Amino acid sequence: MEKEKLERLSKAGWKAAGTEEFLGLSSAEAALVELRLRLSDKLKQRRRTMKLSQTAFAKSIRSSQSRVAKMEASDSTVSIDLLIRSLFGSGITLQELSETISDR
Amino acid sequence: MEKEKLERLSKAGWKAAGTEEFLGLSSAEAALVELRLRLSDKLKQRRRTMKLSQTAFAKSIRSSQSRVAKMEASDSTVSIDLLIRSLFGSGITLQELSETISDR
DNA sequence: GAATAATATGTCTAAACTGACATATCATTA
DNA sequence: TAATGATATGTCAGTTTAGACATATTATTC
Repeated sequence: MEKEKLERLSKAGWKAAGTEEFLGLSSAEAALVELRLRLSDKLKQRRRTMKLSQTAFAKSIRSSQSRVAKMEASDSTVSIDLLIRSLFGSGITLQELSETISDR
Repeated sequence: MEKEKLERLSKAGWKAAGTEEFLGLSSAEAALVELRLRLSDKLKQRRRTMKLSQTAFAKSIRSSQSRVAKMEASDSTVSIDLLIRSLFGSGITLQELSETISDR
């Protein structure tokens, strides 16, 4: 995992409980974190494509600006559930979700 | 969405809050539910391939037999987070997760 | 460079989720 | 059909996550 990504993560409140790999992440944990990053990047990308502010986007998915900011930052208080619900709320399809997860 | 699937869902405690489509599911809600079904099916399939009882599998992912049963049943008290964490815990890759979501 | 908009961060209470346990139902087989 | 193992269901107390709000920081525009 790249340095930039790790900085982003520790900034977002991540400090793994696990035992393996870099920064103490087990491979399962690493996969989870990677997944989160991909989902949050996709969300930010979609919001920007829609040309909405976080506030406007939040309203459209019935959330709040602060939560959207945290989602986009992959904050550790944000669940994968919320990320996915938000993506679906923004109109993404299962197919696109699948591609979001595998792409790279 | 097929009848069988709907029965399975209402049995699992689902009764949508939404406004559109069958059983009152909005398309975003429907996508979420469909996602859950695919994840829980995959989980059950993996456990069976590993030839583990729910109890043994639960132990391996640090959960409980009852929760595993609920995961496999797509129970409404089970989060997507837990499903995905369990899949990663069972050794699935991001690629396989992606395929699980799009397949069908 | 002040004003304004956008985004980030910290914190709260309520709601949702979790593992665990008890117990019920169903399946297998002796 | 009794016994044993597997799975399902209900409940609960502890934990995590949610939206909301306040406020800080950063961008944009005048």
